[in-house]
Amino acid sequence: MASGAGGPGGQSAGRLRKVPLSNPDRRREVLDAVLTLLAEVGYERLTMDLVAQRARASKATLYQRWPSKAQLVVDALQEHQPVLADQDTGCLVEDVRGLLRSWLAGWTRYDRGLLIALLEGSRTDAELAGLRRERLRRPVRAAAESALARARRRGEIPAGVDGELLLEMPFALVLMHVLVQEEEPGPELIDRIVDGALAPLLGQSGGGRGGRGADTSPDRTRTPPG
Amino acid sequence: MASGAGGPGGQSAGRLRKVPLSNPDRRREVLDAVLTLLAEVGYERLTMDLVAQRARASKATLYQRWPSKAQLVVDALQEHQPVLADQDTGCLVEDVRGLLRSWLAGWTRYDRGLLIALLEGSRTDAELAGLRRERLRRPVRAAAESALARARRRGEIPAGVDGELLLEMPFALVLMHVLVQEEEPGPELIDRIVDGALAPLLGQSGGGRGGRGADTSPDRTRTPPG
Amino acid sequence: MASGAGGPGGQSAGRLRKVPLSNPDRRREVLDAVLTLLAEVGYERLTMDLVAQRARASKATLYQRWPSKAQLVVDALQEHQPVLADQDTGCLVEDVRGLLRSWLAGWTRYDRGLLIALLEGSRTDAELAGLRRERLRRPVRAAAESALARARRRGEIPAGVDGELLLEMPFALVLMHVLVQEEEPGPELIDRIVDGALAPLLGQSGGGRGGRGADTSPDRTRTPPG
Amino acid sequence: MASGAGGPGGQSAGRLRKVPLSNPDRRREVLDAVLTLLAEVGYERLTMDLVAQRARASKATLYQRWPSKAQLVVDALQEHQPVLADQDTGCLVEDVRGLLRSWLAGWTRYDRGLLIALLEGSRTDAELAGLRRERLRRPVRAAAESALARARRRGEIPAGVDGELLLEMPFALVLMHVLVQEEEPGPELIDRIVDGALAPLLGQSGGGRGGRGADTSPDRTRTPPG
DNA sequence: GATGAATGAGGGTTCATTCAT
DNA sequence: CATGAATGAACCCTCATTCAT
Repeated sequence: MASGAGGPGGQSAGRLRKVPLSNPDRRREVLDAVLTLLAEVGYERLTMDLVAQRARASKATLYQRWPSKAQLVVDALQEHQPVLADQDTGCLVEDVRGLLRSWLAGWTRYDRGLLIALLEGSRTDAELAGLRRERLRRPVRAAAESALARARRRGEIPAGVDGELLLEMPFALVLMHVLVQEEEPGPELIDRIVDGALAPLLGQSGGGRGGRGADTSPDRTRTPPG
Repeated sequence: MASGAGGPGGQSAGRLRKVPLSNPDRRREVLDAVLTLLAEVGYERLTMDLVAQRARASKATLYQRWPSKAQLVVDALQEHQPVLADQDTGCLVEDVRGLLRSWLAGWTRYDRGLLIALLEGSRTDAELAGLRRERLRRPVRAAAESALARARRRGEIPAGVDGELLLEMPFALVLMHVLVQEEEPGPELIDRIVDGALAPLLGQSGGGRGGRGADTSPDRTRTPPG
Repeated sequence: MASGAGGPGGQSAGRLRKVPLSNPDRRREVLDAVLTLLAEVGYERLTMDLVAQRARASKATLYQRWPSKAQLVVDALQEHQPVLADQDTGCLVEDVRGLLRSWLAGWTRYDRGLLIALLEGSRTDAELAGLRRERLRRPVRAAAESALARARRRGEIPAGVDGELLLEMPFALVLMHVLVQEEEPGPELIDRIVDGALAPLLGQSGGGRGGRGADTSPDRTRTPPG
Repeated sequence: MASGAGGPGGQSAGRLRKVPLSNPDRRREVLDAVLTLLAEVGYERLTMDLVAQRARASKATLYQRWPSKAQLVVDALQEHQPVLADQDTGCLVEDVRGLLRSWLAGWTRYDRGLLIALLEGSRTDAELAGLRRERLRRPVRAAAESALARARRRGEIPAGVDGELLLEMPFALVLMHVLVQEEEPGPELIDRIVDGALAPLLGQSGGGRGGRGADTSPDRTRTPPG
């Protein structure tokens, strides 16, 4: 995924065939280099020289395809949209667990850095700002618009509970753990959130595993949707 | 509140007297300029020239007090730690409402920018990284270590609820609204979170803003597990 | 007149047929694009990309016909030589008026720019330098070598008058007005020069516009020398 | 006047004392470098690197004093304004001869290049365009507003002669010779113009020296104003 | 102790020119 | 033959940092 010697050709000694940027694979290669660098050094410290070097292209070549650094970054991030798989499991708790799992499944080791880069770049570039809202809201929106609707139809949302916040909560917790604690988000975190916070909110004691000091019910046999 | 462009201090005519940086007020003035700029343009785009200009000092003077830009920023952020007022109201819901309120009370119009600046600068500067963890965890830690302990003593945490997540949740939601939606966090958001998510989690239906211990509506349809 | 942005040639729908550069019309089209751009932006700021775009050709194609930017420009300018119509009207004043008129007749709205481009490019390219001398001297030379000769034969040049300067003068004045004052040279300027400066020099009071051999007013107060 | 080793310090080996740009001599040194380069390569090809090298300064230093290349050039040209010494000799012909002489006295070997640079740069920079009009019109204006006025009072301008063109003519001829013929303008050219074109226009046969084929009067004892 | 000034090392972007198809 | 694509070398401008006063 990263660049380095892992590019096409295999041999690190030099690229014999110049693959044009019109080639989709080559294009993806460049955008991958951008993403890697974005994650590593952020938006401001990402230089075109760096990209050119990683992608084994010349700066002028990059500028032939993208009009500016900002556009290049926007393009790279746009091709890296997370996908949420929304499945109806008949139960909101499991629906959300599935959403979170599919969200984090596409999560690579550099997504934390990308998140910060996106926040950082949004300040300078209006298009990135739009992308940020789009990208970071999408998971919640997607969840709210279908999973939440189904849950409401089933009468799963207790009175007095703010449905929107209910759905935002798991994503917010993941985000915070990732941004603040530098945690790699994994399935345990998801289960902690789903069982230890979401399920109880819905009035299900749901066999949470994480409740510190709270005893957990033994039957934690959550059958995952997959 | 910060320095800004206008002459701070009271005499509008402009201070010609060169106040040395050893003077604590002068020092604070400089650090305030740094904070304002951090919030406005972020870490990377904060230049020493900008700071010097805002603080009406020369760059060389700044370098006499601080060895580098990174250290200057670290110093500035260190003096801007949020304060959480933890009061025992006898009820976790209200304890948390108080915590959030006191947290946001110290929140200035530029804290959103500072948050991003902190995330951004953490990447380059190890000291900032430490600061970030410290600053962003502190609210939760403070809450967890005292309010949560009290709640546990009172038996307020239902079985199956992850106490730590319980306390993290409100902060995570605020953070997400602020970072992603560019929302100005206000008391309504706090009440929504406390009443619409925290209280129900504790088995209390949220009784509207400020309603301490409002009794729960009967149709809470708590479907038991299994 | 030149190519411009609109589809030249008549079919507005756009020419899809690739006309080779060996075709004289296509060649002229390219050179016209060069002239237009030269006039608009000058020599240094004329880029091959710009030419290619205006001429709807690719840069590589241009380089197949012309070895360098300099040569392309030289070629373009060489095809744009001004034509002077020298007619014997029997009187130097009117001969010169005719010369100037024919000179300015071929003057397009972009000749001022071309003039500067020529001066500018001469510095870099030796061939352009030669072209400049050629192009800018030609009007005067042409005038001097025929009209002046005729005038001498007729005895129109008064003693003490430098014949060469006499002929240069109108052109120099036009040039200066164009280059310095950014004036669009028109017939009024010509008449002013011819009647207000040239005719008196020849001992004829200028008889107004076009007045061929208008008789001189009696109070010409020609103070004789000494 | 040029740069190279002729700068301060004499020794080419290196500048031991860094003279600040606030020093007027150092400043003039830089501006002289700019003028020399402008004359040599023109406006577009003048690079800040080149200036820095010639002036033995760093680019950043230049940018501390001047906000842009355009401003630097404007500044350099503004300090190079020609001076016209207008003296009342009691006779327009000699007044003009004096004006031209004083004009060309300040003329250095690189003024021709500067002229072109000014024309060239005017296209890009609005301030330079203003400077151009100012600089190139000033000689004529100065002459017209005082020498011409005096001449009119004395009744030296024959009827039918356009006074403005009369005064423009010598300057236009010099300009043309300089720009087109790459001639170094000297006193002979001035005398040719004054005696062979200006004087006759005023109805004085004026002992011209240049009239080709026209015999010159022997008493060419023009007493110069000095 | 405060400052005006200087600067090496980039940073984004462009250009004339060359390949490969 | 025409062209899409690639690129080394600049070019204008900026920044963190260091001197000399």
